[in-house]
Amino acid sequence: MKADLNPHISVDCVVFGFDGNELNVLLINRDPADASHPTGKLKLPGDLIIRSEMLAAAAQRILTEFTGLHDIYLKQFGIFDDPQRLDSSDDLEWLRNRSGLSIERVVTVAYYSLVKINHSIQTDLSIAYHACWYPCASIPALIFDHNRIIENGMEVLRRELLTEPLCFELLPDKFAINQLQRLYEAILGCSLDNRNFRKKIQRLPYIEPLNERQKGVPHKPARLHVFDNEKYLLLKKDHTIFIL
Amino acid sequence: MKADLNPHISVDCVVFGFDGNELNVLLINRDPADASHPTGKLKLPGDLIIRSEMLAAAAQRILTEFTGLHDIYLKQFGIFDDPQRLDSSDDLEWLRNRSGLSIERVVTVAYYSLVKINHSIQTDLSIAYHACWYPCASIPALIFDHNRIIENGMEVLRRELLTEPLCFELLPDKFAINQLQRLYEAILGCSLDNRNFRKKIQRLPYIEPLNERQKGVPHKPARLHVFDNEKYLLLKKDHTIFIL
DNA sequence: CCAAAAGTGTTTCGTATACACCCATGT
DNA sequence: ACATGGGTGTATACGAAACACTTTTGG
Repeated sequence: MKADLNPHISVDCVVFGFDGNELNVLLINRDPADASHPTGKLKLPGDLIIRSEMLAAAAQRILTEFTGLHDIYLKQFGIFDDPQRLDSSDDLEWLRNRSGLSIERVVTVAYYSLVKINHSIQTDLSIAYHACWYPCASIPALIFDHNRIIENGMEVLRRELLTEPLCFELLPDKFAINQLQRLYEAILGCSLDNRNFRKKIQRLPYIEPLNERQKGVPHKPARLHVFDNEKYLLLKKDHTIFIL
Repeated sequence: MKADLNPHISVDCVVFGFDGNELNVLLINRDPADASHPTGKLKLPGDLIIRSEMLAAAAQRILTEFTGLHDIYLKQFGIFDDPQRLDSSDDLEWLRNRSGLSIERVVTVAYYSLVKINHSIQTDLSIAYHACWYPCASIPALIFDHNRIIENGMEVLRRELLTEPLCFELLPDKFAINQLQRLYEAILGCSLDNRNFRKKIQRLPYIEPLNERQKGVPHKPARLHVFDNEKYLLLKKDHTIFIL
């Protein structure tokens, strides 16, 4: 129960992470482990904003609380404003109790964020609320309209992935081209031709090959590459569409 | 001063219209003509939302009040949430007086909308507030952060125009290909090759040529076309990118 | 030597671009 | 007849797509 919350506006974060195989979303328990409600109710990380806080700052705050990370990629992608969105079930009661405020209508601003899954660390809150990664393909039922928020976030991510270099936020700094391809395939839900994919990627001037290879793999180690954001920004005037 | 406003959230509309030559935005006076403030202060059409109103409904309401039109194309494109966005000048005082509410922080949700400029009609409010079209290239200084909102809206429009058939919202139902081209040129700020443009458009299965021509022009009348939204939606799975 | 994934070239086809003149109409 | 914008075709270049085998490493 924080000081000075604004009880009319909240922020919810759809945190995406890629485990090398499929896309995942970070979910937390509605109630901390030791609370009197040991129900399995799940939700997105999110909160009411503080009275004079910027929305993006609120989203960063929440993300840091649950992943330990700073400077996460964040994008506002929607507003969920149905006056009835909180009405069903006992979740509204829960919110009133938790915040200690008289909640009437809460408009929530949704952000998606992209994190390198193995950079995230455990925090007090991530432990207390059992923060866990769930594959996008099998998200359980969540409170309020959080399932719809995730659906919507995935659509936007799929669209924006085609025109912006978002994928590098999800991969390790040094990545193999085939990892990148698997990421695209996971998000777009289709399979791509490996030879054509490599050609396209290697043509991009802002992807730099390193003289360095994977270590400790039980087969031929792949060459590693880095994304050079400086070079990317220089070319950006040309509406560089990225991959199809 | 309306009943039951929510003093924390407002909606502002960037209404675009195309006059056949350049892109325009609808602006209104801050104060009605007969008010005690006959200053020339200008703003976007916008308002605080009603307590249990959907944001899109608020935007429609505002647009109908100022253009007489229903069923306008509307798209939410941003949120302006700086806690200081209202602080400068006397505009905050004005807002407090006008609404009769104790305003602290207002987060505004921005919509852009696209209208056929000559369909819009005069209404009580459009007259009282001197609603007028201003060319995007020469927008005067507006109150609050409304200039930034317009800038931002134009960027989003430019981007989305390339992947969605928005242009037909700005043109008459029956249009000539060259009108369409002038619209693209106006919004993208570049000139396009007429022959290639025609080919591209005529290849699109959802643009139907009519056996009908312009009337009353002092030169060869152009063939008219219509946009078939049904057909467009059927093809949409294919991520149909539109024009470059 | 075997398993597993990395890496490599060529052909074909469609679409993008560049470019200049004649046509139909109203006055 | 003339002024105004409407309408047309071709050649070239580039990028997208389809497609199968060899290489390198660790175990």
